[in-house]
Amino acid sequence: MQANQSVADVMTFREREYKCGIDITLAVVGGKWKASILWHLAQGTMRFSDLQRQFSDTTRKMLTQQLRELEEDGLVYRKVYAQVPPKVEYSLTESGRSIHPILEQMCSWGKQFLKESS
Amino acid sequence: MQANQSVADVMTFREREYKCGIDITLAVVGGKWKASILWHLAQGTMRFSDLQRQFSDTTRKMLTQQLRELEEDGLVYRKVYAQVPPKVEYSLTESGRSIHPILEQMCSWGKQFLKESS
DNA sequence: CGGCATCCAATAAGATACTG
DNA sequence: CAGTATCTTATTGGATGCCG
Repeated sequence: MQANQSVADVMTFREREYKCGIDITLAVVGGKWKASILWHLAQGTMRFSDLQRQFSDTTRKMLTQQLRELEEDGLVYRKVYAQVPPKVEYSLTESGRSIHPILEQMCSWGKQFLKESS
Repeated sequence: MQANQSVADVMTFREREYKCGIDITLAVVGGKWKASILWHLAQGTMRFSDLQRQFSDTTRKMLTQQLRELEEDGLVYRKVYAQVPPKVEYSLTESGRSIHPILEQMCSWGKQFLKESS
């Protein structure tokens, strides 16, 4: 891999510039809850209220916000049922599923790291 | 307080609690420059000034700060030469090297993601 | 039920200047 | 050369309340 000298291949994503794919990945899943959301959604489609239960220590607002961004970035699919009371289901898109291997590794690395550093 | 099933294995790192290894990993490499620093250091030992050149768009302060945290977390080794002018070399520890595969995947996922989402 | 708007608190990051 | 100190700004996260 070539140690690219700075400005050569700058990438633009969401109106910001990134010099490396790593930073893009972090921009997508680096939010406080995003990685965990993707992790949980890997189990299958969930309603908003399901997610709320899983993430009982966050607020509706935060969950909504993070889900919106994940949706905008195309990792999560949001299906709204036109009914009262509302029903909204979230699921992973192809892109959302494609990051799962990385999350898996991050999960085990984190645990291992913690074990060794104590 | 409802004991959700997940409360069982809460992990503590740097006085914060994490429910998942993913979040620990993000706590370690999620800083704005940390992942990139680790990525560059994988090329070999570097002096502070080398890193400054690589990260010409950040400040000394930020670089120092991020390096300090990486050092505290045991990912980076800092060797100070007792001389004037000062000479400080940074290199990856075993732990720092162990995260490389993840960074690699993050790098290629990020690029791929960008390609597909445009 | 699911979500938005507003306001506020906590961090993270950056500018700038000084130092051994 | 490789920092530190201080101050300011930007970005995130959170509390709370209203709405269709």
